[in-house]
Amino acid sequence: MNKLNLTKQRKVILDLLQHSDDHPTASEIIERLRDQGHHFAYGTVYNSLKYLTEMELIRELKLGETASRYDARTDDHHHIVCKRCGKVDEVLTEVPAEWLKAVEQETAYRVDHAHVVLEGVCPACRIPQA
Amino acid sequence: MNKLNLTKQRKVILDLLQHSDDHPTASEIIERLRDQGHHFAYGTVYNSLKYLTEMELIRELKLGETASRYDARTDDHHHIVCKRCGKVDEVLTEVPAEWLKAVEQETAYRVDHAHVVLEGVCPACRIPQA
DNA sequence: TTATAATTTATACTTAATCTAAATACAAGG
DNA sequence: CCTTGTATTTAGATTAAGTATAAATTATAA
Repeated sequence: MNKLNLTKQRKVILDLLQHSDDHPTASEIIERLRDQGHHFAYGTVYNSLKYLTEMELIRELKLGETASRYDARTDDHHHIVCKRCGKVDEVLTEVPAEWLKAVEQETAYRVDHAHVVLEGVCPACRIPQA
Repeated sequence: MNKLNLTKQRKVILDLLQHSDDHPTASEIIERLRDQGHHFAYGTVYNSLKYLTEMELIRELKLGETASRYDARTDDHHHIVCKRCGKVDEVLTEVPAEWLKAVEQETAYRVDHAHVVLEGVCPACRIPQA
């Protein structure tokens, strides 16, 4: 049971994510760090994100874009992406257990986890323009 | 309504995918084409895959790995990835409509599509070793 | 203190995919 | 059949995200 090793850099990055209300990519994180006066090496940011993910302090989101996004919410939840503006929101409604059961029956796999990315149109983008 | 333009290269690639029982990546496709004696340019393969995807003759799968995979099944379905061996299988059981309704209520988005990647252990990997 | 291990830094490298410019193929009209 | 315009292929350069490496720095422990 190796204990948590939060270096200065890792703390700053974790803090940044915890105070973000969106889901930034690594390069957005680097940008924001620069804005705060931090000039961590490129590799350090990736290394820190990987470490924080392994320690389950943050989650890495692979939403089908070219770059991963990061989220300080670690409870199990899903995401919905607006196909118009690209906004990403959280989805807390959990996938029905019966559906997972049905998949186990169909595939003969043991199902451990469902990773769901929903696609739709966000409230703002649905407002009809004049 | 622009009509379908299946060049020799696109036909070969579509045919290859339709006769694959897995979900190859672009580089696996290039490899298999080489094995068949075809030496299409790198860019042609990507271009063809994009074209076939747009024409909805194939589907591009983004399963969270670094490279996209391609699937000649175009009916709506999901995928399950074995966390031990990496095998990818189809999931035809559809996500319950009530769940999508619940997500619409929660998020106020209009939900158009659910993209699900399940994670589990395939039957072969579950067999206990001697 | 001294040794040892982990981390950061800067930079080089890898991989997937896109872009570009020239060459080629293709279709339509004369 | 020939010309013209458009689309496609090709080869190679380029981009973007992320990983690897080696040296320097920092932290940990005997």
